[in-house]
Amino acid sequence: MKWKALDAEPCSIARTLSFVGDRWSLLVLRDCFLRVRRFEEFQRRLGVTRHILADRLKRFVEAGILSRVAYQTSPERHEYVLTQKGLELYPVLMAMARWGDAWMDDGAGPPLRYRHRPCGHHFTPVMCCSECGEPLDPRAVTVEPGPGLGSEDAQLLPPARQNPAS
Amino acid sequence: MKWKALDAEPCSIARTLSFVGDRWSLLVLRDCFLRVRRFEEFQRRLGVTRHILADRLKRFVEAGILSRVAYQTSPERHEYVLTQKGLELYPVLMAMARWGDAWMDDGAGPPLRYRHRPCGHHFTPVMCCSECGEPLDPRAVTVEPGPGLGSEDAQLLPPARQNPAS
DNA sequence: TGACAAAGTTCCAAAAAGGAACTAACATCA
DNA sequence: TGATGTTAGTTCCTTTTTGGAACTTTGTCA
Repeated sequence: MKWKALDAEPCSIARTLSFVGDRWSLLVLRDCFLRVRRFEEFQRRLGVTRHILADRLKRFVEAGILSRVAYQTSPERHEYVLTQKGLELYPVLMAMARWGDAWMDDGAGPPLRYRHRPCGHHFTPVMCCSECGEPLDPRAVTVEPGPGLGSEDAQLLPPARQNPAS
Repeated sequence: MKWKALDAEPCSIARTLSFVGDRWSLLVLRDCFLRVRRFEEFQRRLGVTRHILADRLKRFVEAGILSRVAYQTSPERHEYVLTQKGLELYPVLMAMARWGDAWMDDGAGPPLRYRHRPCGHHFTPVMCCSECGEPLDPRAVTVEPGPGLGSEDAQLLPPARQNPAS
């Protein structure tokens, strides 16, 4: 399977990976959420090669994840800001931040802490059920075919039981 | 910045990406959550080249994300199962699945649906505040330096305001 | 005029991924 | 006994993607 084929897979994870399936894409998005907006600042902060950065920004703009807006004319300069589509990638980033805090700590504690302004507390992000609000345990979730799964793709489903956990 | 340097960054997202910062890693994990366990089955389902698959499985085992357990002797055969560390990557995958369902739908609807066994409903995963339980809006979250952020890394913080959103 | 800045682009070398065939260690079948 | 099959890899070579550094364009400022 090639890069290009990912967005045609009957799997929302694979389709999402067609945009964020490499480390630079996600680090660029991380910086977007930290309010970085300009080419030079992404480059300075990330240390990414300039043509890779240019490529990723272009792809994000084409995908509607970032929008490229002029902040001055003569010479024209643009900055990159998250669209709604981009903003909704926040849970992906927060899930990674949470896992890194839990499992990649070098002993110094978390590099960043997050405060939820509405309630005022430091928090950790928790993935919850939209219906009952309880935290999700992978062993308590059952996978079922959805309308977007072609009948010939049914082998993508879990083999024996219908339960997606270890 | 090279691959290897990622896990030394003072950023939990970057550290997490040192394991899941490529598409095959995440697709392998997706299949793990769908109860795929054996080399041949990963290979058949993913279409990934065999040596890439072997490499990713080895890295996951070394990282403690998967464990390699024998399921028969003579000849010895092993299968790969998620550890607790691996299971806790579930929110990352679910966040991607959710975003793909919302933004990469080809018109056919979601390929998979998820049912929360404790409450019995189909659901979507929602990232919530651990303290108040409310869904997280990126614009309502403030970032602060944590104990693991060296003073020389303070420039990683948001530039002007302390608010990580667009 | 010369230096500086932002946002890219170009060129070449190095690293990673794709593709296909090959290997090891057994089991089973004719 | 030899041929074939299965699982889990490994090896070799080609193609694609990155990394690194220099260069370009369009304009400002001193």
